[in-house]
Amino acid sequence: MCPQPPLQTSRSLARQQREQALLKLAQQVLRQDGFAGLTMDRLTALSEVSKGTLYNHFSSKEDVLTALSVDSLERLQQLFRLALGFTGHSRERALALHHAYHRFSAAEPTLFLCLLTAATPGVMEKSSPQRLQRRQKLETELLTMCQTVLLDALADGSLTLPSGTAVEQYAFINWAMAFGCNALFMPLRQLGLFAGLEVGQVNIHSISILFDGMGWLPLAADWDYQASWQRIDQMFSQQLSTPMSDTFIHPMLSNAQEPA
Amino acid sequence: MCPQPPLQTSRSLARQQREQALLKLAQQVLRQDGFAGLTMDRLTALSEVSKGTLYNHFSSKEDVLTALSVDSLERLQQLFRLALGFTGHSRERALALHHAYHRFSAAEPTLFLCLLTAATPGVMEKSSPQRLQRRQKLETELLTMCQTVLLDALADGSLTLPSGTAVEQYAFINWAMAFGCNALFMPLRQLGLFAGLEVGQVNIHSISILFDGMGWLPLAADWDYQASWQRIDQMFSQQLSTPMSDTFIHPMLSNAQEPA
DNA sequence: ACCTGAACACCGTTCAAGT
DNA sequence: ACCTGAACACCGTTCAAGT
Repeated sequence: MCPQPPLQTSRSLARQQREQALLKLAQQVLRQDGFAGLTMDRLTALSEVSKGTLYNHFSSKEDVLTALSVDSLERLQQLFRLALGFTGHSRERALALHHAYHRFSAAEPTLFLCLLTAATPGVMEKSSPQRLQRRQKLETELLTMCQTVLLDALADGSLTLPSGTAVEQYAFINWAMAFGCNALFMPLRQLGLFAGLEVGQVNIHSISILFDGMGWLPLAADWDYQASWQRIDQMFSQQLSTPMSDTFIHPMLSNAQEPA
Repeated sequence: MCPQPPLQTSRSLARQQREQALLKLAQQVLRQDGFAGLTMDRLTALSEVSKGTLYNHFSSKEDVLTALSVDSLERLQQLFRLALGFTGHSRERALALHHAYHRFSAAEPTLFLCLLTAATPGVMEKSSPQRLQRRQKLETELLTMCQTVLLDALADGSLTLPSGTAVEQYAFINWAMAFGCNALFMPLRQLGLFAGLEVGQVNIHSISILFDGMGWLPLAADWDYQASWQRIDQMFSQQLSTPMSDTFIHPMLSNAQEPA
């Protein structure tokens, strides 16, 4: 009756679910015992698979970290999709993208640290090429999403490119700023620096400066972006309190399942 | 005749020199075999000390990486000193600071990657508290140097703080931007992204945007900062071609040695 | 007081045997 | 075709013995 529920697919689905379960466990270990506490022994002990199977999923310990960073990027992408759906002018939508980035780094500090760690040469050197490729693809897609908003802004005239500047460049600068602010804040805090500063505020402020510097209209002086930020925050809170996490965890379910 | 050349000092000097030699070797290994290729075995094999002595200097393998990051910060500090000596208005001096940061990341990619790696939780967790403290102190000093220029700008009126903003915040944003741009560029390049972009140009551009966004006078439209960048570059090239590297490598020599 | 390197322990990775 | 876990190998860390 079911139109041949393809065995291969359901098998690979199971495989994917197991991999997700393993990554969940890895996160748990990272949270409990820190990054130094993550060992393949501990991971197998907590899981229900043997070491061999673990290595069937991940080519090395570092590959686990890269896999977690891929997961992070996928979640970021989900948030970016929501951000792009925000109703407002182009600069507000760009603000929404930054909000998504910040929200993720605040809600998932461990995963965000995976993003930082996976950008490290020692980890990249020992990760599987396939996983690195997957990450590259995702990162490209995210940057493309950033460029979408920039192109919109160019189209509606709220932003003008100085001659000799590529859109790519603006996307990179935004990405770098977001990464720098969110990535540096945690370690510097840990070192005891910037005790007086609040992440969210610094973030909003730095984005305002960046966009104003790009000449992105309306400028901060002519618009209440603090209010926009709050509206964006509410939008996210609403959207995330409801279903969506389902579609996130098993993006393939829609193919696999059939209405009864 | 010599006013008691203190034995303790000369001993600790020798110790310091040996530590520098070990760090030089570690760099060599990192360059040749990558970060995954750095092992304590390999380091002792290349050096003339035993493992025990190596561990007498560094509490762990990760401590070696943190030590390299401390070294990096010390060199950055040297460059920052030069930058602050640049003759020009406050925004140009701030540009000089960014130039120093960029110059370092370009001239010493391996050391810069150490800076990135040492900010990683896995490394911090296994580094000695003393070394982490040393790093924190240096990082504070560097940020203070950034704040110096900001305060100058506030004093001469070329920069105005919006109410409710701390100078610290501006210093952090600058630091984050510089870190983000320089740190992300290398890994993203390695992943094959941004093949068309040139680091130096992106850097200058991002700094212009940042300073313009802060409203730091004169704005980019009213001043040729490309020319300033080149003048700064020349200044660095001149200063660095001459002595100074001596005083850098052995900052204590001036105390220890006596004219014959 | 400091150095040595053999010994130890932990942990990442593999692979022959099993289902 | 996939799973298992004992075995292996590498490498980080220690410490008893030496100077």
